[in-house]
Amino acid sequence: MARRYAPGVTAPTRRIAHLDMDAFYASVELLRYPQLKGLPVVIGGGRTRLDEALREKYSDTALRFIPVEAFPVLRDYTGRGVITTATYAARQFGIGSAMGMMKAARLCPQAVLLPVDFEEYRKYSRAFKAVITEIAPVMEDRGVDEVYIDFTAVPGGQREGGRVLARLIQKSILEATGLTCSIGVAPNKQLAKMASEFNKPNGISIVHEADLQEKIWPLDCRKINGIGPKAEAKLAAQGIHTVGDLAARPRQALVEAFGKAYGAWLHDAAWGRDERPVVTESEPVSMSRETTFDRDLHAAHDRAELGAVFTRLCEQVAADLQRKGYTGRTIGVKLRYTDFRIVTRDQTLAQPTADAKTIRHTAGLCLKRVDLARRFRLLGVRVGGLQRLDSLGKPAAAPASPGQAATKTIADSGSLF
DNA sequence: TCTGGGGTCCTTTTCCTT
DNA sequence: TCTGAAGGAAAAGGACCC
Repeated sequence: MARRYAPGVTAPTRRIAHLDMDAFYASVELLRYPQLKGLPVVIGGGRTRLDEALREKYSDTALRFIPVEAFPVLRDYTGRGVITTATYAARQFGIGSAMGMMKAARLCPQAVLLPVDFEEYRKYSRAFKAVITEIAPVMEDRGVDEVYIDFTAVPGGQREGGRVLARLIQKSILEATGLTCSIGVAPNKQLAKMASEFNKPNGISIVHEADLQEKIWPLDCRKINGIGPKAEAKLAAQGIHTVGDLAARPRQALVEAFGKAYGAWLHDAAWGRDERPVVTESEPVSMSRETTFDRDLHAAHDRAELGAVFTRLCEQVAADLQRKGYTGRTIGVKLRYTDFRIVTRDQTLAQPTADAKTIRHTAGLCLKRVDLARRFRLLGVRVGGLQRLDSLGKPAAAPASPGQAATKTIADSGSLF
């Protein structure tokens, strides 16, 4: 809705901020283990565990006294898995996110290896988001370490294009958590997201509409949120490398090459046009659990093992649904074969469910429809078409303690189906 | 010795009904 | 009874993101 203002009163300019925590996981770990500062540290590796004895010997408050030599190192890691993130010191060795653990171990065998501790990151995530909403209530969650904030109507949100408010938020987050972040403020989400990358770490970037040509167009297309490796390659094949190249293309040409929706979106993105609002609340669409095996498995040869994994995944999804108060109608499975090809099968039920047995049964039917003659490396179970329990006119889920639902196990028939 | 897990959204295909 | 068009829902796949 366009609002009307009295003559001489200017409408507030739309100011949208994108806030990105700096090296979030690694920074949280360094708060716990300050003795690792400056060392190559790698976080990740599927089944990495900090030695139980270590955690027992040192109380939570004494973790900083664990000697550096006592930490597990990459050299001793076995198995599959990838790096989730690495500290700057580790990156110096050529290690980066999504790299295989074994490759990383060759590059820097002495790097300290820490398990991913989502519980801890979520704790800090809640803390920094609480700080933000105290100051600016219109905030959109974009995962554990990112948010969009609508500065438009916040006191001070217009001063210096948003810089004053951004500074206040940075300072408040640092005081509350000890963590730093980078903030970009722009007329919309797309530009704000790009702006937050300009000045990392602990930086603030202000972008105005008039800066498009100078600050945005020279950038690689890939910097646009929504252009991934596939789109980048296709653009490059047409001689489009920078955002400016993209902006120079007629809208119609992009629509013809990339389809109606994506082509038009590309054109808008290049011209800095993005009207998406900052959404403060949203409902989940699906919940899933998946796991990559230590070795590739075969439906017939590894029947017992697969059956147990399959049952566990169904129980986990059911427990997730129950704990969060959802049911779902569409049950699906996902397989990743040894060649990394992915297949999915799903089936929609007449009635939504959060029951492990029902999920297991329906997922089993889905599994019957895929090629099980070949070995595969990953199995997943998904429930979609979610509905909130309290929106169905049913009593809300009992205040479930996590794990309570998970303890209700399915009698394992020994069969995959 | 490659390549995790949990999501969203979009497009295309398929199937069913009218 | 056959055929085709049209539209919707479900299914499958793929790109992308954190």
